[in-house]
Amino acid sequence: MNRLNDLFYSRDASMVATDLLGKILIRKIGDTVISGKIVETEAYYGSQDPASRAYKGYNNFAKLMWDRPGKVFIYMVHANWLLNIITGELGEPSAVLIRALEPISGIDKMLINRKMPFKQLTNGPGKLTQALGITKIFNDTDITKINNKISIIDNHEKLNVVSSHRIGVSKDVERKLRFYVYDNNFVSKK
DNA sequence: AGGAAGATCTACT
DNA sequence: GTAGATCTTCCTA
Repeated sequence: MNRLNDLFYSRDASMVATDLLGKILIRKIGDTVISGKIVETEAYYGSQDPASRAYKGYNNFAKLMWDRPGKVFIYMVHANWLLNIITGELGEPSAVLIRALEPISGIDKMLINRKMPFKQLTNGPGKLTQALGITKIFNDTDITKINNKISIIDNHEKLNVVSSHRIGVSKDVERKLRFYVYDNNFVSKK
């Protein structure tokens, strides 16, 4: 149960997206530990990917996409914070969006944060950030570094992974870049 | 300084 | 299944 390192993230985004499924996202707030199993992810690229923030080239807003693998990239869409991890090599834009978690611990706290029923705590990208209290404060931090507030650890588990087209993007690419755990109740959409 | 976009969510029918 | 709310950031003027 070790924290995932740079090597894990320095690979192709769709590979990282696939391998992040089943891993555990941990958030510590004071004495409270909130955690969940990652059950849905999406990969985003650069100039070849019209749905990506990096599509139009380097700019101040999306610059983290070009940063080191393992960096946390957070931004707001429609009043929701979305959590991404930068992947690939330094200077080549790509990232993985964490889209859904299966709650493991800190469920009391998640219920307070979300004011929603159990099944709707973390079954979407904007929901899980709210449940875990993740906001822009983590933007540009490094998730591979020792940091008692947010981390992703390994969890050796065999999973049935399926793929589909990405959700909610206005222009998707031909390739299927969304990955999720088959038959998991916390996946945002079938 | 203002407008529009955006990888969403919720409530409603 | 769809409409309306949401809010931060960037871009243009």
